[in-house]
Amino acid sequence: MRSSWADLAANSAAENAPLPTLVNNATSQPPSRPVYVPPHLRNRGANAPPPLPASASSGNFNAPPGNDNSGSRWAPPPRNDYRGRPGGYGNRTGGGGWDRREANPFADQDDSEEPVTQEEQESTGINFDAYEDIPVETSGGNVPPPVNTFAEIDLGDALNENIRRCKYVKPTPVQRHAIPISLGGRDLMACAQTGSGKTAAFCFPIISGIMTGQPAQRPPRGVRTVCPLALVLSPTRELSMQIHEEARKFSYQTGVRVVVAYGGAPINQQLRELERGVDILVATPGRLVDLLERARVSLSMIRYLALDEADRMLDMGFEPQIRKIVEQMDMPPAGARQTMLFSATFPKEIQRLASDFLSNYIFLAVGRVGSSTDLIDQRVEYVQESDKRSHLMDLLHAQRANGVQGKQALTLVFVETKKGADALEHWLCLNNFPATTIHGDRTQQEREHALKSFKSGKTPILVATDVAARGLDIPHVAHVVNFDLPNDIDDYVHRIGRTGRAGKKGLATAFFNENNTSLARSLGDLMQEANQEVPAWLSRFAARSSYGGGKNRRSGGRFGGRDFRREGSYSRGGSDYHGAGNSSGGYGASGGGYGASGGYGGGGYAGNSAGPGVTSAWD
DNA sequence: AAAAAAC
Repeated sequence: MRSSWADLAANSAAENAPLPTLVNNATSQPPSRPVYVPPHLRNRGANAPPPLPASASSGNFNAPPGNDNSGSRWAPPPRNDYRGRPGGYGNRTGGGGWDRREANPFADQDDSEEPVTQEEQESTGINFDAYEDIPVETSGGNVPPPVNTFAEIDLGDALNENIRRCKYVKPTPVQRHAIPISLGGRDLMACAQTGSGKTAAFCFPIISGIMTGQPAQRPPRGVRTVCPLALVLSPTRELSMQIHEEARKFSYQTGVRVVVAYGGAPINQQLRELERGVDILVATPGRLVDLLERARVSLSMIRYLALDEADRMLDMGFEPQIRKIVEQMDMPPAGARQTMLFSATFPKEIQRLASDFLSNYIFLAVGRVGSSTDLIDQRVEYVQESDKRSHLMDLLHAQRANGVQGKQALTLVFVETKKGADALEHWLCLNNFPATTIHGDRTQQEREHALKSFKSGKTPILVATDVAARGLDIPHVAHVVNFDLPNDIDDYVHRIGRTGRAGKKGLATAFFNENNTSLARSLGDLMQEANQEVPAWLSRFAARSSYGGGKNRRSGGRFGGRDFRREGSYSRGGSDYHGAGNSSGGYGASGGGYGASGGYGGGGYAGNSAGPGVTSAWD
């Protein structure tokens, strides 16, 4: 295992450089086939399928294609098979019946039928080998066993075809564990690693459940109110867009419609999309509240609720909005819906808040803690405020010199404030470093343009606030610079997690000075557990500072890699994340899976000497 | 104290 990580690391320079998209000349059309009838339409004409739990784990997926002429084929079917009814609720059953004009989300990629080789898989996506032997901890009653292959999961032909198109050969650990739990109808609180297929882990069960579940009822309200069956919330607009794009791939030609709604963009277009029908709504909280208050969306039919970056969604800034959406509108209560919370970092106090939204849930922590940070070379340099710019320039010059094929690798520079972001971008451009910036004072159009320009390599330097810290999957980010360190170690973890993704190596450089004293201890501890070299001067800062780095989390830290319910009687005391309890799915560990020594610097997973004991780059 | 998230 270690060797595959190391090999990847050795090749990282080339891998992490911007790469031209390889396009084969293979046709993007599947070979001619007879009429393909998606599973959810196969029972049409017969009696309505028997009521299933919202998350039934199996359906009639293997029934032979029938001669259903309802119009669903490989090629997009003719439009307007439901349009007679405003709102699109015609004869719809379980995800079918929407306007099925559907752009091919795979249009820009090779979609040949050639089997995906291991090599190809690893060059295009996740390094699955790197995720083979990682620790898993589950707790909660009656945890469904994990699966090892997608075939075992029986997600249905259409979904399987999309999995193939995505070049996923086998499920990642988070998928192996989370999907059976979700298909089993259970609520879930999951810690999942960056780039390990987290979005798929909650999308597959939702899509499958919608396809096999009972047909939706007529909407209870006016015709302009749409009633999604699933809601996915995320903390930033760009992350919602990203989730939407992924979910569209997974649901292609399944009859399940995914719509995204976020602020900063004209609402009318989003309303039109909603009116064409929506099964899965991906949204940011503010825009969703707007839509709810306008009665354009009702949550009364919600069967699945997923919160991405759930700890962020429940922190001080977001919690009231989330409570309003989940508890004070018309969403079915916990237990009557299925709720899935995904995050990377899951502090105990946030777990406590989150449990309000859950019913008899399973806690799942997947990923060798630290498995990404040991792919990320973390460096801390002492830099006075006044020296930061010239120091950054030194880094960028060095990087340019080391660039592959004359192309500068992508560098993501985090700063603390929006003004600071603009100022630094301006200064970089003045000094002939092509930079752009993304932050909340820019228009949505500017934000999207900046991200696109960065991803394409046109402006290989992106100056960002924490708007870009979480969840965004930007391939080929070689270097994350914490020009200003965050005040919270969790934010640091998320920021550096923008590099070193999918088994690729990354570099993270932090500028540290007296202003960051409160972070010294948690940063030093984090780096130590990730097998990084901790400068002696940083240890001296740490020694003379008290615990800091965010919300008392480090006084037992572990980023919530542990179910808070294991803290005896849910109370504080003792070493926070090391309460009693047995790991039902533990990893090479006796008793609790995680290092048994108290305190943050303790020891990580028992029985895994190679693995540092701290989550890193968890999303 | 800052950032994010509706118009």
